[in-house]
Amino acid sequence: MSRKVPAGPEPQYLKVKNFLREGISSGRWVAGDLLPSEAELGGQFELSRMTVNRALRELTQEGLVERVQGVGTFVAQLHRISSTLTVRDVHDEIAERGHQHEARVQLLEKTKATAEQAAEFGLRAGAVLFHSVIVHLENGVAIQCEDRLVNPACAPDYLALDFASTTPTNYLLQVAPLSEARYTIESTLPSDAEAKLLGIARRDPCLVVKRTTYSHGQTVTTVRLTHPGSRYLLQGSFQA
Amino acid sequence: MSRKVPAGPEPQYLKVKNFLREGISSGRWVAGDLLPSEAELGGQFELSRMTVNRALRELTQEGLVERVQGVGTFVAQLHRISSTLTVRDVHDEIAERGHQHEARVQLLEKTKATAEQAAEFGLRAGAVLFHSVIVHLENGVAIQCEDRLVNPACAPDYLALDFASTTPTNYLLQVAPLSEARYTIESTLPSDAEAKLLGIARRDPCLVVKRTTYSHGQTVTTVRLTHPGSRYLLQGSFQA
DNA sequence: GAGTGGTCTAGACCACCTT
DNA sequence: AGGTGGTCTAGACCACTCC
Repeated sequence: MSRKVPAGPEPQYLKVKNFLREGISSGRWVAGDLLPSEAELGGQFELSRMTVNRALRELTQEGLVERVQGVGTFVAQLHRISSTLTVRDVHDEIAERGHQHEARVQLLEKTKATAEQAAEFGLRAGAVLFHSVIVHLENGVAIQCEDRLVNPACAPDYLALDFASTTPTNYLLQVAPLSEARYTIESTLPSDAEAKLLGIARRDPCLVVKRTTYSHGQTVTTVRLTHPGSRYLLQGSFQA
Repeated sequence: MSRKVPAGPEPQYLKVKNFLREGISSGRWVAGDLLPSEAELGGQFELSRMTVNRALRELTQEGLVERVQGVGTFVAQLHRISSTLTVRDVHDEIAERGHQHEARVQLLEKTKATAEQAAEFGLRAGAVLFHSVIVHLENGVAIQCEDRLVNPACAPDYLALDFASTTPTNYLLQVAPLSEARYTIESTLPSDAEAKLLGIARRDPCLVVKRTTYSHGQTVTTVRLTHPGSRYLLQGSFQA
C-alpha cells in the first residue's frame, strides 16, 4: 500500500470521482443503485480509505450520490437539475464580457419608510431610508434599472457616494459584510418610470430580480433589478 | 494532542468552519484579509492539520474563502451572491407544496427536424423527432406549458407513454442518464398557442426556461417551459 | 530556508444498519 | 457480529511563494 504517490497532474481522489462519475453518466449505475463501498474502492485503486472517502464526500455534495450510514452509497435520483446561479454585480458582469459599463444616477434621496418597508427593515414606520434609482448601460444600451432602499444605520454616507465609479452593490458589500441574502426572479411588466428609464414600451416584459440582503441580522438593503426581457437572460449549466 | 475526540453532536471541523464563518460575517475579517494558517488553527483548536484542512477546503468550495498555495487563505470577495438554483420536475415541485398536479397532453406527434433543430440534435435535417406539448396544472390552474422535442434514438417509445401518470422529465431521466444540461431563463411574451393553452392574454409576460439535456454526448431533449409571470417565480437564498 | 497549502497514509474509534 | 459510513490523528512528501 506504500505507493510513491506521484501526486502528478491528477490527484488520486479525482481518479475515484471520475471513475464513479463516468459509471453514472454512462448508465452503468442508475439512480438508486448501490455503489462499491469505501473499502472496495480503496482496494481497487490501492488507496487509503480517507482518500476514497474524500471522493465520495465530494460527490455527495455535488448531489450525484447519497450516502446512508451503516448501509452504503447510492446513485442519487437526478430529478433535480441544480446548478449555481450567480447573481452578480452588474459592473463585473459587463466588464467580464469586455464591454463598457455606465451608470446613470436618476435619483438619490432620503425617504420615509412605509409600514411595509419599515417591517422589512425592522424599523418603525416613517423612519428614514435612503433611496436610489440607477440605470446601468452596457455599451450605451440600458440593461438594468436598479431601484434600491438602504438602511442608513448600515451605510450612513450612502447619499454622498459617487455611483459613477462604484456600484451600490460593491459599496454595500464593503461596509456591511454579507451574511445572508434572499432573492426571487420573476417576469413582469415594467412600471411607467422603469419603461421610460430603460427606453422600452410599457408592455415589454422584463426579468425582475428582487433581493434583500442581511448583515449581523440587520436588513441592509432591498433592491429591485429590472431588465428588459429582450436584452437580458440568465443562464447556467449542470454537469454530472 | 491525543484528545479523546468525543465526536459528539458537532464534529470538530464544523467548529472551525463556524468560527471562521462567524468571523467573516461579523466583519472581524473582511474581504481580502489573510486568515490564520492551517497550522495556527490546528494549534488553537488542538486539531490535526487534516481536520482543519477539511474545514478550509469546504469553505473554499462554498465560496467564502480563497486559498493560494504557498501564500495563505484569504476572505473571498463576496461580489457574487451565488446559490443553488434548482430546476426541478414540475410534478415534484407541486407535490411538495401539497398541491394537486394534473398534466394535459395537448400534442404528441412525430415531426421532421428543421435545419436548426437537426443541428442541435446532431442529426441531419428532416430526421424524425418526437414532439410533445403538455400543460401542467396546479390545483386546476395552468402554471406551465411544456413544449418538448425528443431524440427518438434515446427514447424510442416516447409516443406511447401516458403522461398523465409520469412526466416526460421523469421518464427521460430514467431511460437516458443525465450527463449534462444547459438552460437559460428569460422573460418574454407567450406565443398565441401558449397564451391560449395557459389561459392568459397574449401580452402577459412569461418566465421562460429553455433547457437542453445530454446523455453520452448525445442530445436527448430540448424543452421550452413557459410560465405565466403572474403565477410563477423562482426563488433562492444565500447563506454566508 | 521557512512558511504555506495540496495530497496521502495506515491506522483508530464511533454510530448506525442489517443479520 | 460484521459491514457501512463519519470522523480524526500524527505523521509524511510535494509544490509553491516569499524573503
